[in-house]
Amino acid sequence: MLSPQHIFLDYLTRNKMAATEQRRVVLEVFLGADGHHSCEELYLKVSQRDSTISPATVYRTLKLLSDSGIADTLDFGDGVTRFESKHNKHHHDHLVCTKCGERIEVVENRIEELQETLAAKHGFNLKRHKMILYGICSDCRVTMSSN
Amino acid sequence: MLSPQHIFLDYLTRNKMAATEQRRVVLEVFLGADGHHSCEELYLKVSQRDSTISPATVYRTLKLLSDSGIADTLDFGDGVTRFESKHNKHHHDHLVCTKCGERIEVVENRIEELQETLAAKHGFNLKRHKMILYGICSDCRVTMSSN
DNA sequence: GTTATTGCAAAGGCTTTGCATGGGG
DNA sequence: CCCCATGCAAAGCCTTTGCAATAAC
Repeated sequence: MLSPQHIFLDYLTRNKMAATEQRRVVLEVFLGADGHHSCEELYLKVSQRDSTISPATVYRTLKLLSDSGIADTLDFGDGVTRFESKHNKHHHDHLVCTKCGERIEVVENRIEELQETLAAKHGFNLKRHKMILYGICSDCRVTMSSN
Repeated sequence: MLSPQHIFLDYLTRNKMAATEQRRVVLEVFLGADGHHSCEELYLKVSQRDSTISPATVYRTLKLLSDSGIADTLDFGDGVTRFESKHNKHHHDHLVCTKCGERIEVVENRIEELQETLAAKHGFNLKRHKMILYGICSDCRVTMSSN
């Protein structure tokens, strides 16, 4: 499998775009940051490495990462777009505690299979999906009942 | 099962809120509009019935509908929040064609069960979930291959 | 009458964009 | 050298909020 760096360079070349230092920094920061980060969070990390890079460039580059298939965008419904690497790890869905905000990555192969089947039943060729489960984690259930 | 109107009135009373004409109109328009509508779309429909009702009131009331459990909020990732009735119809997920935008409502009970099990396995008490499947519909596959 | 609600317009928060300058191919 | 990319700041977009006027209870 090709490295994200390679994929990104390829993408830039194919689209007659320049491999600038800024884009390299954003990519490296993005790959180094595990989890799901907002544009702003990533901008802050980028700033630490090169404070001259502007928020606009980070936004623009993250869009490129998404377009080139390196990043996935996530929406947890709090008004910010989050970005997550598709190359460091395999696909997973999310389990979110609506009380404390804890997020767990989950996978259930039987669900994935059923999704495929379900889409096919409607004539769809499934490309991807987003599944977020919202609930209350065990810690929060304890806290709530003790109040 | 109680009617949405009843539930809403109850909710208002319990929270010492007033049952105003504006809130009634927004609720009726919301219930009458099938599918998933944005605040703005609903505001336009509300305007037709009473042009003096402001967008702010529609936004505020839709939030109340969501809080009171009558409405579900949806995010298809296009920057607008959509609202959908939970009372006219039962739960369903969405299958979206990324080519033409067609949206189909789907349910797969085995997936629902597995979601429940999956959440429980992580100690979560599942409250709700969002699942969106993205793919290409059969019509679009035909169109694409003929180009 | 008292308190919540409304309409208006302004502010907010995140994201995008126009433009002149600077760097890549 | 030409063109794309950048930084900056301003604009956009959806949504929320402060406030004085108004309506509900």
